[in-house]
Amino acid sequence: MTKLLIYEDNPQLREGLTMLINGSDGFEVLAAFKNCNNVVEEVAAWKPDVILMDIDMPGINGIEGLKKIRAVNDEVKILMLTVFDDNKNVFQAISNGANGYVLKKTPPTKLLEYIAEAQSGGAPMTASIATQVLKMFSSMNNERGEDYNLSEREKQVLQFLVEGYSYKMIASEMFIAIDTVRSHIKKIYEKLHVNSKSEAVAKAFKDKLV
Amino acid sequence: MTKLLIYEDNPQLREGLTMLINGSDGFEVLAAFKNCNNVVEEVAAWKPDVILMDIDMPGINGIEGLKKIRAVNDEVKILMLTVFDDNKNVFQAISNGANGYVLKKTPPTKLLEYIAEAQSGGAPMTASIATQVLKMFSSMNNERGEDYNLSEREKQVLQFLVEGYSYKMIASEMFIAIDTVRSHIKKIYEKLHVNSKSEAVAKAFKDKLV
DNA sequence: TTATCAATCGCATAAATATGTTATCTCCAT
DNA sequence: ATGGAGATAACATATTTATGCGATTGATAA
Repeated sequence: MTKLLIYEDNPQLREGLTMLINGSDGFEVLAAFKNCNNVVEEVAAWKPDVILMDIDMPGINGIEGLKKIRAVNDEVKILMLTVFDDNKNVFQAISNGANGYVLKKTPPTKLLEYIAEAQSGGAPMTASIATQVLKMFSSMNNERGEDYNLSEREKQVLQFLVEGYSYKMIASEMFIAIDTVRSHIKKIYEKLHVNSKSEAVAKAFKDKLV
Repeated sequence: MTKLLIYEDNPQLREGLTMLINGSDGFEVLAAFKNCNNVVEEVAAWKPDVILMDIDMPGINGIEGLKKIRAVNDEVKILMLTVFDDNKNVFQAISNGANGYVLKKTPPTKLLEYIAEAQSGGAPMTASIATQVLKMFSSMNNERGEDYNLSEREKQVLQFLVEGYSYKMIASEMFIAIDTVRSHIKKIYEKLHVNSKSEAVAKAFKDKLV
């Protein structure tokens, strides 16, 4: 039996969800609340398996509620409910440990499926939400325009610089003379258009060379 | 009518998928191939709506195939098929523009659902894959674990270090003596547990202090 | 074949950095 | 008022870095 708590300010939807879920085998709504004012205590008291959390609530919104719960409980599965597949909220929800993110217009049978998936450790998402996530993912990862034509050896040296090694240590690690390390580093500086170790390190991070 | 191409090296699975899909209303398999050797030409010739692409193929694997297609075609929807929810492959697939990522053990009816979702612009994912994605996402975004108790002034100095300023330049920018800059930097090193400028810069990036 | 380039090394020197110690001054909390 | 913390500053010294001007080797491309 999957036990749920519901947080949803709209009375109609709250009642509707409760009835839908209670009317389905294997699911039970322990309680349904219209705000997150006492969310921590309520979760502690009822010990639900899954929480349905509306994002757009007055007062403490769903994201805040999510954070409050996650601050004290990493176990309970939290499914975010929302009207819009809003980019910012999706991102916020995900990075704060939501287990799934579904649109309110999701058909009832789908919703039950999603709840079951969430409970069993999955991360159910409406397809449109998943698209958002993938887009964010690939957009935050595309930079790589220049690789500055660093040679293999130069890349290795740069890697060591980033790890905080001194010339001496690099020479020892790479089995070459310290003067060779100097040569490599000078070349690296030329290619990266910098003139100090820390600038090179910063550039390596910024341009994701490492 | 949703038109598909299938890339799958296993003959059984290839035939099975073809029959399953061709036996379903609204879907049609245009062709099924056992490798990606001519993927670009094939896609151009058949103009499918959706491509089912196995990841684990000998020769040109699914990720490579995906890249080849995306290099010339951003329109066609590509669903990756795989046996494992392997972290690395998921990431690769996503950042190279896959539209969905489903496990081969997905039941037939689900698979057809996923294909339909992909075609209509969704991003279908098996729940376990979605979990992977969320984990990667939130791990790459952990806001501010420690701030190392850096004072305001120290944060400013660190910022300048990250920007590649020398002690002299920092002193000039902050209207303080170079020895004061030294003092600040020494304190910063203590707090960050490092002992060189470039290590401090690297740590600043890693821990998102800047 | 010649030319280029990556990788290797040496020497020299100036500049920058790292480290230690000490000492005001101000603000803030006990 | 007393102590602590942060910001400021000076002085000394050892180490590291940055840079210039070389050189040899081997692989590879024009």
